[in-house]
Amino acid sequence: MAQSEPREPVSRQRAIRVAVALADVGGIESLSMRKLAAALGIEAMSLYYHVTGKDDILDGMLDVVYSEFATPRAGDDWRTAMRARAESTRSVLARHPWAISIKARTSPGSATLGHLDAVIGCLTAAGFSMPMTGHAMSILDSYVQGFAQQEATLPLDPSGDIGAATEDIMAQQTMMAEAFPNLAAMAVSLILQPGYAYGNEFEFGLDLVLDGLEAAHSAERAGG
Amino acid sequence: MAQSEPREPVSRQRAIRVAVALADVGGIESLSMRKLAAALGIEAMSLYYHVTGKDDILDGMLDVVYSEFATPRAGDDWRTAMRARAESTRSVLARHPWAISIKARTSPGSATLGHLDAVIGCLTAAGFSMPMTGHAMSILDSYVQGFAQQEATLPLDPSGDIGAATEDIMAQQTMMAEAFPNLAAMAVSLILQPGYAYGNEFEFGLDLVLDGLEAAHSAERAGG
DNA sequence: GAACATACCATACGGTGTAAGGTGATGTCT
DNA sequence: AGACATCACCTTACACCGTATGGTATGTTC
Repeated sequence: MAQSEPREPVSRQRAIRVAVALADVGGIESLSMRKLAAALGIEAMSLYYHVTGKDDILDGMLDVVYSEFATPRAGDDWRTAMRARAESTRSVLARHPWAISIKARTSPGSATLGHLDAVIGCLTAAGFSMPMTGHAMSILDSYVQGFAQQEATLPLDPSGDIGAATEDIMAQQTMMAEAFPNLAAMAVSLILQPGYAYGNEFEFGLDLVLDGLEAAHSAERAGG
Repeated sequence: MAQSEPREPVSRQRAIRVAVALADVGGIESLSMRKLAAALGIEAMSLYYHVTGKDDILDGMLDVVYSEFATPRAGDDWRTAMRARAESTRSVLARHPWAISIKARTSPGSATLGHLDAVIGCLTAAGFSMPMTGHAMSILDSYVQGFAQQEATLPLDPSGDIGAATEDIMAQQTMMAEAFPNLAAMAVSLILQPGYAYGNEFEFGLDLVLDGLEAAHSAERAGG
């Protein structure tokens, strides 16, 4: 308190890191240029010295997320590497749920490009043809990303249980059973059973996809 | 033109239909209460007589989207029905791209519930156990939804070609080839090849998922 | 004719992203 | 040392957003 710390200047990277932290806590809709600036100790318009606008920040935030994904290293077994990538993607997106909803951005950063580059390298090194590499990445990314979005949509409490939503469903159960008998049956005999958690569905689908890719890979090597 | 048409009163359903039309044309970010009201010939605040707020409109819009998905009918072969559902989902989401980004809503409408009910009914009628039905729906929805989001993210022109983005990539190709050699290789030998369209990847993944489900289904019937 | 519901409107508030144009401190060059 | 640029920040202002509050014409019903 004796002398005011000459706080280091804001940088694009630091602004983006703080933006990520804010979004983690309050959700993406609570991230505004004014609030971000305040968190950095400056005024809103001063942010524009470091970034071109809010889109620039969102792009940077997404690149931060990509940098946290497990990236395959040269020589990794493809199936092990793809599984690790899928599971880390899921846990990273659980940590940064806002990333799912801003995923529809179109200017990738270098972490994003580096990650994709490593994935392609891993698959082609394992003998995947280029078209098969494209197939594999498309289905893996679609599945993992879609699952994460599905999971984020469900009215789950943090423990992964169906939690509070149970009551709502139960309250309307009579009506549900009439209008939507199959949905009611699934609720009663599966979803509301103790121990059921939607998150557990992830492994089934991931194994199915990896098994399918392994079969396609073997067929390709045998045939070509 | 002689007498002013005594235009019929606005209703929640009509407001939602017009909102869908506006979002189809201008994207979801261009849909505001004021613009929607103007399109309906009323003032912004009058909308609140028919809907509880913007969230209510978004929920209704999503239910409209669900109502356009191909819904299985009783007796349909499960694989045929799931394929039709997947392909119609993809084409509907192509028609309403904004639906992907607002998919993270949590209060389903009756079209949504009815659709899900029919899907569960189709699978259980085909002999899927309830847990296997859950697995099947999770992986199918995750894949289809994830693919649609992936597709919407790519910088494609309407024809599905890589189009204008090609130039951007080409311009930086020398730099790319150094920093991201695998990505550059994939661009040159796959993505930029004439005839390549990302949309074609959809079938590969869908077949893989359906094959995997068929195998799991057979195993379950044999084992249980 | 009085009461009431319906379907709309005007005004206003606090928020948003950002365009335009300062301001003072810290260099760097002559 | 003085001139000048550049950097990192600021103030003000604008058009837009969702919506809380409180109207107002026009039926319809008793």
